[in-house]
Amino acid sequence: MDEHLLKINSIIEQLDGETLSALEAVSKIKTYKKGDFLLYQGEVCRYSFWIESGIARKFYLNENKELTTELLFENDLAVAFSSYVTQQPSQEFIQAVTDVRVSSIDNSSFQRIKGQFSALMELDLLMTEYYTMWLEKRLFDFHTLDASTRYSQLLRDQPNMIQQVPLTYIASYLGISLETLSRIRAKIKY
Amino acid sequence: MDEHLLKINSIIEQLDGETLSALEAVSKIKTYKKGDFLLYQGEVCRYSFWIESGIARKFYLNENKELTTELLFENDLAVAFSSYVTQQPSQEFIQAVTDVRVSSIDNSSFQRIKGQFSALMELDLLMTEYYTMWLEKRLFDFHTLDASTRYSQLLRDQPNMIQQVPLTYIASYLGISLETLSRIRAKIKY
DNA sequence: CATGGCATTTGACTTAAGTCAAATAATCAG
DNA sequence: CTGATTATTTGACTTAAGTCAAATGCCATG
Repeated sequence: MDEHLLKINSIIEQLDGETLSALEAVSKIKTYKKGDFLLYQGEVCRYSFWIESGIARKFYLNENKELTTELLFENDLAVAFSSYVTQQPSQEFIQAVTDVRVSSIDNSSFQRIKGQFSALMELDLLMTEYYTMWLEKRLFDFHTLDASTRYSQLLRDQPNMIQQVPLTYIASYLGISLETLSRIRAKIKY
Repeated sequence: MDEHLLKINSIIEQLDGETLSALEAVSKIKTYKKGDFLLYQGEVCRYSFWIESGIARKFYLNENKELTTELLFENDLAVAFSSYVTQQPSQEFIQAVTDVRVSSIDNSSFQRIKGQFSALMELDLLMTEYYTMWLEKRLFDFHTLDASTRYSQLLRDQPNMIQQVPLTYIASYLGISLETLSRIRAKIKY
């Protein structure tokens, strides 16, 4: 899976000048303050947001509770996937966890240049594949690991995340209540 | 999401003769008997299996329990996604639930012709997108719905599935124990 | 048409995690 | 600094679903 990231990077590095300038032409830098929304539920996700700096999260509401589906850092791509692909209203919100700086690309523009520059089509596929494998792993983990193990793994794999993101978001990202997370942490702390 | 299927179909219908014959050249019909394995855990998923007839399932083992991740019917595509994409050993098995007839395409051949016929690249992307949206929905359902509601939805959306597939598989597909499923069914039956 | 082998159901009990409420701890604006 | 707001922890209790064991139903075949 990490090799997949290398593959993506190598394609990006090998993009020819023409493709790059086409990309730049449709990209726009935007900034958001902590707490701002990049996308609201019910809105169509017309942009993909490439995070230049800061942290963002995707979440949805279920019975007045927020469920964080993804936490995004520098060089991650923030999109409400289904909405972006179908151009139907999004179930998910995208919100800035810290101040955030993104490079955003409008969907229709990207569709257009994707047809002209085949490297972009390939890139789109590779990035979608990466997200899909990430989703598969997430589903797998929810089925096979208990709350405590999921937390330990996160601690091991993304130790930075726990420091930079409030526990409420971590808890809902792990699919557990804040209280349960707190208890897990109490046990694990030596 | 259903419109996405239409899009996929329309692309397939519009494939030009050259592309089609390239596809046919790399496709091979295979048949499996009920219970046979199309793919074993630990094996690399070198083929994608387009189901012509019959039912297949994907599952993995966790603590000696099978967890069914997907049930596949006519015109579905059976692949152990992560393994297929990375060409690394698969966590998942693919097994024939009934006698099955598939059209299989070898990964490396497909990669090759994908580079030559851009419609295939697009098709690959669209089908991956479809699977990704399906996965997102599955994850969403696991988080927001209890076992009973998940079953009712399945009953509503794929009533045929319940008739044609043993309850053990249905239960593990729903992420619940066989006993729980049985109790849910006892309640729902009027 | 009996019988052994699956598939499904039922019962009794356990458990991981949730909920609601309250207590601390940390942070931040004035 | 200091009070207020927000974040985290702790406690007591509930609950959905799991587990283990046993009973029943359902065929398929010899």
